[in-house]
Amino acid sequence: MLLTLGQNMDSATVNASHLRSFIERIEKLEEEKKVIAEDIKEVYSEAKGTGFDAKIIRKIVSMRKMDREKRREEEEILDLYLTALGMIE
Amino acid sequence: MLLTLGQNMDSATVNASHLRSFIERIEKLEEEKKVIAEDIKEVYSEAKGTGFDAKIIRKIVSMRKMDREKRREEEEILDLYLTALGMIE
Amino acid sequence: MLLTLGQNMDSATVNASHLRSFIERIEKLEEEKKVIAEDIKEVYSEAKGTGFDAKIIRKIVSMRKMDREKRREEEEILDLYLTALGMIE
Amino acid sequence: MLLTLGQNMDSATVNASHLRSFIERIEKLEEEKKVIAEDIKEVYSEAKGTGFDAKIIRKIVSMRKMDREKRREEEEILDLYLTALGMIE
DNA sequence: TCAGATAAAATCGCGC
DNA sequence: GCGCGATTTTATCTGA
Repeated sequence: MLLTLGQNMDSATVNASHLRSFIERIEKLEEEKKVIAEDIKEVYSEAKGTGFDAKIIRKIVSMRKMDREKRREEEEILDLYLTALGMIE
Repeated sequence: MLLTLGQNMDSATVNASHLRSFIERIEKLEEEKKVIAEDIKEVYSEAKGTGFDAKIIRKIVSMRKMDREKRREEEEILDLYLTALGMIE
Repeated sequence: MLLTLGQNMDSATVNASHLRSFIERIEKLEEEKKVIAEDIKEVYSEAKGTGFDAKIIRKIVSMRKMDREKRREEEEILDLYLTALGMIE
Repeated sequence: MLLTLGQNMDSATVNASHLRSFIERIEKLEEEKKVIAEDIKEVYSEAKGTGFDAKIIRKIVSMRKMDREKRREEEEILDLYLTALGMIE
């Protein structure tokens, strides 16, 4: 529910104000996100204009991302082992 | 292909450098985008903690967005009509 | 994996037959979908041939769709509110 | 433009009726297309429920499609050759 | 050829 | 935990 049941309705004005504030913050952030998404597109465009194939760059970026995630996972597993062995923490 | 056919391979080093630059810019922007996405989630979390229902806030945000888009569409179709009538351009 | 682990491989033939059936059904449906997409294009073509501007028709169709979606969203949020107030369900 | 310039405006009613008809036909077709898209999803769902992995079925369907396209292209090229050689048409 | 629209596919998050 | 819906991302298509 929008307001938790049982909440005093006398505070409706305060709540409306809070709600408005949350919504504005979200909309502002989404606007920023959109701008960045457009920036990313522009970089792909620029790369294309320099003779690179956007699709392949996309692939490279995605592979590098997977590598980072894989490395992070491996580190986490290593930490788990080390913790289990009482060697850290 | 990564490089457009017919491109001189002597410039491979230059190209590699350019490519690396594009990739780094993209990765930096994607990182920023991710941070903002997380910020948005946090706002929803905070709203929830204040007693608001994220689902409803989500719906309100989406409806407001639709309103904006609808208004934009109406302006666009008006332009189309005016152009068709030879009244602008 | 194609088959969930632990599944008995003795049923491979049955599975192959099932798989083939699923694939054929999907391909048939996709073919139908493609035909309809072509029909839609034809209608636009026909409209154009009768002197209408496809771009404007497209916009009208899209605006009408948006109207329907907006109405649906409004009903949904009303339900959300009513549910939140414990007035339905 | 919606109406070709120079078109007699006295026929506005007829035009409106034609336009409405085009729009209704398009909307009807789009509705059908949507239904079929949902049917396709259902088949994937059903396949999943039988123990198949939707992702892989998707891959198979897409590969078969590419095969068909490839075959069609090859036939077209063959036709081109045969035509060029005056052996058909 | 190019961006912008459209559709397809993958991913995420939530409720049951 | 798993389907299911929403969101995001990727790819295809079309019109300028």
